[in-house]
Amino acid sequence: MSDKQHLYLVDGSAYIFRAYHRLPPLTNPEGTPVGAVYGYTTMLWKLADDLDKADGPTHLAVVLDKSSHSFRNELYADYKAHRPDPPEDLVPQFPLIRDATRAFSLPVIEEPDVEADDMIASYAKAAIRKGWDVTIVSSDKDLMQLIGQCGEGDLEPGVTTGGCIDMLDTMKDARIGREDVVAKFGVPPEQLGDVLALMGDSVDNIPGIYGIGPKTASKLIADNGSLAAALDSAADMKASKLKERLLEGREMAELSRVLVELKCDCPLPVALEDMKLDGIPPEPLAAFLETHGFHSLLKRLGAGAGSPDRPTNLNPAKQSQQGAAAAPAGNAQPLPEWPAVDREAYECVQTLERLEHWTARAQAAHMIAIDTETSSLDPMRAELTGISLALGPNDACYVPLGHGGSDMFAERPQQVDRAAAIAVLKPMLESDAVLKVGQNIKYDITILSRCAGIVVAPVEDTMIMSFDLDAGRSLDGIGGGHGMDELAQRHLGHTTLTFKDVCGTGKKAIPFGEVPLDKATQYAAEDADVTWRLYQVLKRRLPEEGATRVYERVDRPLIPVVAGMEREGIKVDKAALAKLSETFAETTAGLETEIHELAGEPFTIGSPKQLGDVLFDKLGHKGGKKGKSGQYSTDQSVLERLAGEGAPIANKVLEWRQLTKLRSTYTEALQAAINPETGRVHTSYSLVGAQTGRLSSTDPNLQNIPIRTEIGREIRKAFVPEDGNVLLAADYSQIELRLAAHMADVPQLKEAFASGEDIHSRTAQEMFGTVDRDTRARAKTVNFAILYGISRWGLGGRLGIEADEAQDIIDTYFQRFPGIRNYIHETLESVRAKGYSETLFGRKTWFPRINSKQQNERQGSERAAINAPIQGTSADIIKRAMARMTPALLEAGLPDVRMLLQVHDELVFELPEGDVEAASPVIARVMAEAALPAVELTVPLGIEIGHGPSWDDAH
DNA sequence: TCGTTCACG
DNA sequence: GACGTACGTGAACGAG
Repeated sequence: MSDKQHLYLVDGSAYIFRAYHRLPPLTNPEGTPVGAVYGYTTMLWKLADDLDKADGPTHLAVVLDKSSHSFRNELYADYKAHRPDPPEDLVPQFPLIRDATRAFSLPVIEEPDVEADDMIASYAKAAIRKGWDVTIVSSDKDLMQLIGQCGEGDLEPGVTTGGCIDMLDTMKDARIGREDVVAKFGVPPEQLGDVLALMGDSVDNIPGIYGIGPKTASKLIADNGSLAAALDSAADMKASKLKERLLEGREMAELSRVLVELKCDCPLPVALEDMKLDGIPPEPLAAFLETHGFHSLLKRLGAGAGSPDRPTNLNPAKQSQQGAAAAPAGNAQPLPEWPAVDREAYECVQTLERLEHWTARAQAAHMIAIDTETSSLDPMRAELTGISLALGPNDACYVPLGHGGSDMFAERPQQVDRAAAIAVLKPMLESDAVLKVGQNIKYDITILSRCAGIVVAPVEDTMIMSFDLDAGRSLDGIGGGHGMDELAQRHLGHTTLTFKDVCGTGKKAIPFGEVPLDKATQYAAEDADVTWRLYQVLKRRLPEEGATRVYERVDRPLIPVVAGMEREGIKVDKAALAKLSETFAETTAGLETEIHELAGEPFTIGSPKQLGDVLFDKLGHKGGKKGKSGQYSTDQSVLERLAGEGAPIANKVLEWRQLTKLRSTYTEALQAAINPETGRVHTSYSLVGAQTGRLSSTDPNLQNIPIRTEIGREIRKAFVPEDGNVLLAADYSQIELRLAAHMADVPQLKEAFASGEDIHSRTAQEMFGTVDRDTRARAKTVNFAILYGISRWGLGGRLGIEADEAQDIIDTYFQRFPGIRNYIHETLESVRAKGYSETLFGRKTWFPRINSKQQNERQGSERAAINAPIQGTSADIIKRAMARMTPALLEAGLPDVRMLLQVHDELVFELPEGDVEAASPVIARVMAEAALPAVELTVPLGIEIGHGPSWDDAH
């Protein structure tokens, strides 16, 4: 069936409206807004690029609305009336859509007095009659009526089977088929018109019946089979609002039915055969991309074949009022005039003389970009394979140190003697007079320290610079990450070689040490070159955008500190973990049998899908709720409810879940994570992991070791000190609430913290006038709700009350603590205007969706924006404490105290038992004073300290 | 690869 | 009228 034709019909007009709302207000070099056009262009690109894919187009055309007038206006004067004028910066983009399509040399269909929907319907029908498949690129629900049609009974002569129609929503990258229509509307596409006629459409001003929405409409149609039958059924209904509405709305519904009907017999101005997609001539496209400043696309075009990845590197828009929030990450200044990256220009350093030449130049330049190549991503296990250096654009080299050695090379390529090379590099890499710049240089610090005994300092990190400038600054299709490939694309318009390009992927992947030197040099030196360039770009932005303080005073000093913590690692008691694992396994096996017996059949308990079916369909428990995936939810809260309703299986499943989780995520994984060389577990902290400025921990994650349940705490007991030592844990007590009290200026809460009162009790007193277990618990929930950005639904859910009651509680809270209301208000106003929130130390977090027209997106951003300054300030404070900790301990004569872990508001140390008494006050003081002198808090920071023979005992 | 669930602050 | 509903993470698992 290789000759199966597949026509794609793009609903261009509809697309551009959606693109407009979801993409930043970019302008082209002439100042014309082109954000929506850019989105449209990338979409066309992607479609055209799918040409060779199984489901891809063989034919493609774009259909546009030429005029808003059609036969429907004759039927109903108000049709599409009240439709607001398009935003003024969208208007000039309409003609550009046509230009963009022509630039791709694709046919454009636009006919006067015919709506795009009807034209699409007519073409789609014509194509399926020929046996072609059709994909409508749109998300218009009217067009969903066409889905699944196959031209049955109306085929052209000689055609045996009709084609099939489906839809593609490129915004969500989702194909929409018959089942999706049924899932969304409760009826198949053939009956969708009836549903639409009942519910109406406020955008097109199709009246429908007032008071009937999608749910009611689809139920009526599903129950009665047709619009006419549904309307007739009203007569037999008992008196109700619905009955009245149906009786009164009959005419409107019948009119609406005609309005939503698609006209399928429009004359076709372009023949189907002429829509053949046959390669896209590059010249007109290049000219178009050039005109509008779509440089990354232009670059991609130049790069030729290959599927383009995410679009980036648009010319940043001039900052308009709302543009400030939505502008993509980018440098405001024009790029320096650098030559394009030339991988052939790099040197492979194979003699000591050449290496000495490079280090001498580095000493003279006082700055160098470096990058290490290794055998593994885990810096605690990796071997050093080579190091690359860059001193300017295209002025870069690669020094291979560990290439060859396996049979893939006939002989080991010529390389500088490793020990000699290290001896030459060491003075430069350790010199105070030479700044070492890296992309995630923490990794290189660890490698060079472990493998070469080099203590790299001082350092700069382009990844962290990017984070401090642009955290959170991402939009659809415009990446917001801080990885080198993405940064190179965004800031330099350059596509780097990827690791996969040189080493392959999956089973065929080879270690970097087996990559031939010429290719290895291109890849490795490019990374250093790009890092050098990125540093120039980002360094200039730091002061311009007010990010210097947080970078210099909070994040940069932390790099060697965190590298040291990772290197320390923590000891775990392997035998204890193994024993726990076994116990868990036995208990789990028993539970599994019991659960299967209760269910009456064996099934995969770990599959939420199967579990949901067993609980709600097979066992017939009530109250099953399906989420958007069409699957029952079986999470903890649901199971707890079932258990309360007397379902014995629910508790068993809960226990099973807990034990399997603990076993697979902790007791098994932690044993495997023990480093054979050190006998300890070394996590990796990401300094750019959380948008708010928190660290995150991976491989393994040591920031989510159980503590809340008795059985989980058994795992914490397996974290132990070396003989003669203890573990000490110091944590900030209620730091986020303290910061909220300070930042929102709430006198009662500040007093309570100052006098060491229980904060939730104080809140209960203020809110409910009395303190008991219940009011304290509720006050605690409310306090957290505030920190997380409150909504009455969310709070209601947590407290098990109606949203109205929750709203009353929120009102009371605001009344008692008006500072909180002001804080929320002012924070949101500021984020809406500036596009970012700020911590007390000036850390910015961007919220590009804060002014979104999509309510849920906007509200989600609002909640995150309320939380970010608080969570972020807390992160800043503990980071400052960490950076000061080792010097403070050294000064206090405590060199044997080692900081091992950070868990957001807690620091874990390992120290000789005899040092506890001396170290505790030093640690507590450094933590308590960490905000000073930059910020003087009006609440004290309380520190709780404990120590013992395990992490659990330290609490 | 995605969605779900659940471990932490 | 419907949507999804507390903020920030990472890991494991099943299923497509």
